[in-house]
Amino acid sequence: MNNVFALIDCNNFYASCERIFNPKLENKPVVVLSNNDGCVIARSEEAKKLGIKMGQPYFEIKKMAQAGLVHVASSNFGLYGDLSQRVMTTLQYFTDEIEVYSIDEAFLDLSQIKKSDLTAYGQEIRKTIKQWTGIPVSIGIGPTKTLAKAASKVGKKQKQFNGVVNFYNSSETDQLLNSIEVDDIWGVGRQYGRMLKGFGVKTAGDFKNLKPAWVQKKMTKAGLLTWRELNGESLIEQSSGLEKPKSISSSRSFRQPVKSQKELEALIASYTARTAEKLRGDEMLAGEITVYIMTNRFDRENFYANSAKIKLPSPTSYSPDLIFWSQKALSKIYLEGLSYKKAGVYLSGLSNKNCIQSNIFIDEKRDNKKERLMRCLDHLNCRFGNNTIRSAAENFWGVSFLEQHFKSPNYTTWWSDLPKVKTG
DNA sequence: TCTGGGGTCCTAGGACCC
DNA sequence: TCTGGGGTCCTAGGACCC
Repeated sequence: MNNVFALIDCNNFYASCERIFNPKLENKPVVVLSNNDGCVIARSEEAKKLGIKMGQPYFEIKKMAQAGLVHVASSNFGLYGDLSQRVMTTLQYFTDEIEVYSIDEAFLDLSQIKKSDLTAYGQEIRKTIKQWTGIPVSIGIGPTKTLAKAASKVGKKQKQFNGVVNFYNSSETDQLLNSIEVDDIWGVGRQYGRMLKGFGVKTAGDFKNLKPAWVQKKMTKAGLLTWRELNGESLIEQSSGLEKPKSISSSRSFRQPVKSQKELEALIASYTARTAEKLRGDEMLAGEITVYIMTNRFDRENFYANSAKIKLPSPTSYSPDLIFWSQKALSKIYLEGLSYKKAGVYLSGLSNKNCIQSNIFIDEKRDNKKERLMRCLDHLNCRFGNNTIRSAAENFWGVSFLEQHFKSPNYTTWWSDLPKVKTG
């Protein structure tokens, strides 16, 4: 049977989210900033036309913002996550065969739809999502995921398609592939893009016509996979969504540099607590913990970055134990007198909670007690908001390290803005 | 002055063994 | 002590994704 994939891709997702509850922003340039209002992570079409780049630091566009030429929003991931769920729920109205690929993208398996109806079906999906959620989307349809992705790129750029491009058996496909820049292909990033352009391979069409042996040699296995997919061979299947993560991390850049070990310890403890919470949410245990710290990476001369990995004596998801080891790791790499700009915690060697080999040295009673304690903590933090209960080692200044000057209200989860319940 | 966060996979090369 | 080849395992780093 023939595969039919559709990629649903929300247009400029974060910027579109900001618009939904602030209609004055319609047709105006909008950008969304990263944590600490550091740099641009989303732009509306109008903002792109102003020449604002992805990843551009805020200070470079500050003048424009202050002159009212562009609306600036701090990131509000609570809002975006909630609107994402609404989009995904809407998709379920059309099919159960959904793979949520990222916060703003989903692959649908439409092999059950009659080939001649695909484009109309796509239009119906697009219209419904806009009506029900307010989010504009582009839809690409094709016999492989890579082609569906490419089709959605065309849909974003060429307005005559009204947001839905169908590569399935389309006679125009090759011509449209020639309109896609080579580094806009899914699987071809900056490095390979530069390399390919150096060889005169400028568009997706050029790439598709390369010799596979050459692609394999220059771009190894992954590059060849992309080439085969672009040539119509479906190799990347729908994923079930039941896969467990292989690693979990938490990190932050600081607006103000951090010098003291005490402060770093507190920050590392809170990142560790966050990773541990995610870990328990996935019903997993960690076998290794890595802590890393770094100074300002744009100051090349004085740049210091280091990390320390510790193999845990036995796999665990117990926050206090993980925090204990995180502090040990930090003490191995901390250097006095430096101004740190970023720190993070990385859990790896993950295993399923229920299929861990029992270890004769583990006291089972004590372990059950730890598990109950963590369940209780997770429950309270879920019920009353994050950080209601936390380890004394964690950063008790809370979010004071975060600067967000332009944050929109949590329109859809307003209760998360209510005052927190005081606990002792 | 001010530059995001969270992931996956692949490969080259070193360590070690026979 | 030196020489040589082949195999496996591990890890750091680099590519990619959103």
